[in-house]
Amino acid sequence: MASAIEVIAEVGFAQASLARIAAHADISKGVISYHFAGKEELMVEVVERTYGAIAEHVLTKMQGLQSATELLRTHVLSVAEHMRGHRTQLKALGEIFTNLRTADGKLRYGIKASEPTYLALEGIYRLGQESGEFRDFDVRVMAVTHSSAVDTMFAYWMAHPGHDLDAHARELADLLERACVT
Amino acid sequence: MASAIEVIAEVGFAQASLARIAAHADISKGVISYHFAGKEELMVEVVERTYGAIAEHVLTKMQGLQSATELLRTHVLSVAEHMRGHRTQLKALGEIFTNLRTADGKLRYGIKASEPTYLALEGIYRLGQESGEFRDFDVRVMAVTHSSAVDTMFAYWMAHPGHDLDAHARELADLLERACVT
DNA sequence: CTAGATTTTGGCCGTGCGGTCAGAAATTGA
DNA sequence: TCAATTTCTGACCGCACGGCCAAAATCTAG
Repeated sequence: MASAIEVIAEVGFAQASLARIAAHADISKGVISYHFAGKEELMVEVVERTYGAIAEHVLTKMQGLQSATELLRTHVLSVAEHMRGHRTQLKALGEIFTNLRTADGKLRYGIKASEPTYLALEGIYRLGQESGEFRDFDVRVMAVTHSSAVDTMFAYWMAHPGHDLDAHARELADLLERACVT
Repeated sequence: MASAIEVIAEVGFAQASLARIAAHADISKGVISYHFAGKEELMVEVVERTYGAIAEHVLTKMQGLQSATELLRTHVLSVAEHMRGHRTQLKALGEIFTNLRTADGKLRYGIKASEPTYLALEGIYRLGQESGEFRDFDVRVMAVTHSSAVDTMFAYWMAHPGHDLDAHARELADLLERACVT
């Protein structure tokens, strides 16, 4: 499966054929079909494993925090921290999230698959509004914006390796916080 | 070419074969090869025409404005306005921007192709800092965040047709402004 | 009206895709 | 040691891809 991640990250989802993945792993294509019901299942496995790792990392970092401001800042910074150590996996995750389609042509993930992330982020922003830390605003718009800003921070850093990911994360945390405060 | 836009918007870039595009236009595949040097050139034509239309619309709306705050708000609102009237074209544009690759497998566009947009947005934010309207912050991070927030506003609206695009745009303009003010 | 130019058709090509599976190789447990 | 089981190989399959091109159809200018 590590080969699937590396090939997808390197050549993109569309060019990540079973032949290329198998060649990269130095195995036969038939091994993939033997272990997975199909290419889609392989991809789903990659997503679940990779996504689970991010979620675990971020949740661990946010454990025990009570302030909405701290939670929001920790979310951005801890995702960036995880990104730095897992660039190949996250690249592959993004490719699959954006492109994987089911047999009937529909997107398997796509933006609707971000709903759990949106709900979690809304929870943080709503907590801030309830505690008085934050002003009144549309938490859905803020959650959608927050999520996309984090994704693009990664994409930008991937395209510009010299870019300071942590500085970007701090700056992003600042602007998200300032957008909310009373 | 309208057929290319509609097919790409409907089934996604990867499934938008020349056969499907031709069938949608009720023409033969050979016509495409006759008029365009290849599939890539057809896609580039779609991008240039569609992107040019957005740029023209937004620039027209921003003409004569002097306040950085007005410029930033007008950018967000006028892009949303254009989106409402060109959802199919913008869907196709996004698909091509994200997925089109050259013969040697490299992304034709990708995030580096957003550099002109980033530079333009940086100009607005820098103007605000120079005039005293805005505080001191990393204009590149703000530009990258602004651009991705606008793109995701569209993607979210495409996935949730009941979502109020204009309300989202106003809310986004608010949070971008608040993130910047002194 | 017609020759020449332009546009279109649709079958064909080589290539690559995901998936299959008979048989080989490796592993396991008694 | 060996039968049974598991894992792997790699050739093969039908399908779809982008692109090509000879021939047909349409258009244009004189």
